[in-house]
Amino acid sequence: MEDIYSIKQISQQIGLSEDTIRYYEKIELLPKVKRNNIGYRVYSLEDRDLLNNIVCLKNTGMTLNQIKLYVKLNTISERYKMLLTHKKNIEDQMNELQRIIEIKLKAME
Amino acid sequence: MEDIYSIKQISQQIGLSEDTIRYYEKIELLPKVKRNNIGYRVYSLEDRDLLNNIVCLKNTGMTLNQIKLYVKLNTISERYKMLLTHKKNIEDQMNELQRIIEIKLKAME
DNA sequence: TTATACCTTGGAGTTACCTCCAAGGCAAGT
DNA sequence: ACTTGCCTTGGAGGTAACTCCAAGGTATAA
Repeated sequence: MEDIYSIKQISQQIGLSEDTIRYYEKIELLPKVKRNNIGYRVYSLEDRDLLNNIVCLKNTGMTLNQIKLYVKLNTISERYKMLLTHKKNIEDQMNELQRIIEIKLKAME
Repeated sequence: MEDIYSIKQISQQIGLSEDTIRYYEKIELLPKVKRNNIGYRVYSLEDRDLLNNIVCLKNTGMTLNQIKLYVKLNTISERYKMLLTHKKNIEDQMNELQRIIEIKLKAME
């Protein structure tokens, strides 16, 4: 339970491949990660939290470009607002899905 | 309100480009559409409903390959089951999103 | 008959998001 | 000194889902 993880460890904890994590840093989705004395990446708890947020946003359909905007936001309240908007969009799509489900249900008697 | 639409009309009604609709037929996501005497595609109400379902599934994050499986299902009850599973997956992701939202809310006091 | 407004196909090109790999550096164990 | 197991970079390759032509056919209106 240390506050420092290697790329392998963070990869296992988050469920993204090491390549993907490095790729996210390359495209500046993730801010530059600290390095140890021999140039290896070292991840903090904060990095892990951010990565977890990124995964959640990705899983709920946000594109990496949109997530970049999220990451660039400075305040918690701005991020909060963006999350709410995102959630609202999904809910709208979910309502449409629910409508289709109900139509099928009726068609089955 | 006729039961027959040109590709241009269906494109406008559904909100997909004509190219995309033809592409969906090419990759066999959509079954072969009827043609008129000079080879133009003509879409029925049934085609329109299916396309609407496809759009909804796409908007809720289903891949075209998954949607192909959905389209290939023969019975309404099989489709219904697949929709419920899909909905459940999204809800799980939504719960995770909600968790993050609540953390932000707490962090703002 | 010519202009326009549709439509057709095949195939090339594009964007997003990885995924894989080669070549190589560092360090701890045997 | 050598093997093992980490890690690094740069760049090529891959898949999904479009998107955009070019070349050409048909029908209606002027």
